[in-house]
Amino acid sequence: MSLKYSILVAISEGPKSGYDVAKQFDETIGFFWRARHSQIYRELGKLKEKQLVFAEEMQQTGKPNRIVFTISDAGREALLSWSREPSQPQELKDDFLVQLYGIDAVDLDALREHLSLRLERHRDRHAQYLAKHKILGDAECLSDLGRQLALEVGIRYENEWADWCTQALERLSVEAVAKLSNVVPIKGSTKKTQSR
Amino acid sequence: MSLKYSILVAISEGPKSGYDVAKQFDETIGFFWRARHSQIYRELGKLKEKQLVFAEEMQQTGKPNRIVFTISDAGREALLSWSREPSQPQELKDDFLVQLYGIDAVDLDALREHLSLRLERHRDRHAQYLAKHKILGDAECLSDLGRQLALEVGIRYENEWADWCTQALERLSVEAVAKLSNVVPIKGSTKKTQSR
DNA sequence: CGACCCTATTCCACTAATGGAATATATATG
DNA sequence: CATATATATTCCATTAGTGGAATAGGGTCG
Repeated sequence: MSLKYSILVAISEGPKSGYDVAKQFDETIGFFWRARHSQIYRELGKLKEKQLVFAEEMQQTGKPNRIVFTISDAGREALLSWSREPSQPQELKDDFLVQLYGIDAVDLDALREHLSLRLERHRDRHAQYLAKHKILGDAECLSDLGRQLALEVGIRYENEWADWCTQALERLSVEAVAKLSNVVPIKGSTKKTQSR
Repeated sequence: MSLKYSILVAISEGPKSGYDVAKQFDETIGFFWRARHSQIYRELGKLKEKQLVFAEEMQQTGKPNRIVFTISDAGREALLSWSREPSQPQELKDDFLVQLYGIDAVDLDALREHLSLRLERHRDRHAQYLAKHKILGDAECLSDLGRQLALEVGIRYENEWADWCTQALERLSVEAVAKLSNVVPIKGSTKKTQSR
């Protein structure tokens, strides 16, 4: 599991508090590995126990003390060996596709509505990734190149989804589906109507 | 959570044992919602308790008795109302992207190797989806259209990933990276070497 | 005949992730 | 002045998912 290492990556850039890490997750790393702050704090505790990070408490008044974490040599080692083990690509896992698969048992109008919602959302996300990508500009150093490439996955991902949604909306439109149904009997199968 | 409904979708096609459902997950539904057999059996138990399915035990000798599940009216209702609630699109969540993001703290050669591995894998998957898609042919009924559309997400997904891997391999090649590093000082920032 | 896969289910220990309540103050916005 | 937002952390109940052991007879392949 990678939350651990995602957090280490964040801290490897420089000392950070749990709050800082959570913020960074919201802004950047979270594009590739979402986590809630409660998860992050818990994980930081474990990292500290395993001495992959050092913790230093900074006195503050008015707010809880700020605990700043710094990566240790062991932590850097852990990151390296993590990066040497092959990781599993993310599997497709989406209710929506299951609903499409079982389209006969499902509310078709609702499906269409959800398609529109998704289309919007994917367009938004696409714009977000694109904006972040633009900031990086021409990638003069390795670090920028890495981030650029990572963002490009996001851009492609959201773009394909948006494109697919558009297509799906057409092919599942009332008119398109009506045409379909009329042709069905060709196959000659005793088509079960789902009435009951 | 949707394992429950994915299983219901499977059973809505006709009575099935846990074993049958597991098989179907391996072959089709699992493309969109992976689950282990242990999960499926557990979930079936819950579905039975909630009376969304009926269970009927078939006597067998030599093997454990086969328990065949049939969807109930309540089960069909549950599917419908599930399909009316909007579902969350899958978030991008991938170690690999985190590694790219933190590329300075990571083993670059290993990264390249893993890229090649992924490329292969995505090409395999792509071929798999494509094969399934071909079988559906021209989608004469709604049900086929749904499945076709679902598979097309898989096709696009794997295709984009494969394409991206190819690009990334080029842009992270030893030569490409060498050129980068030479240009770095332009920005004039005191570039931290990661030596320690 | 041994190795292995197929059918078929149950059970369990474990890890990971969700999601939100609780606590406490400062500053900004309307 | 009320409300919201930002800072900063802790704790916890719950759900979801992993991964494999255990049981047991059947067929297939070399």
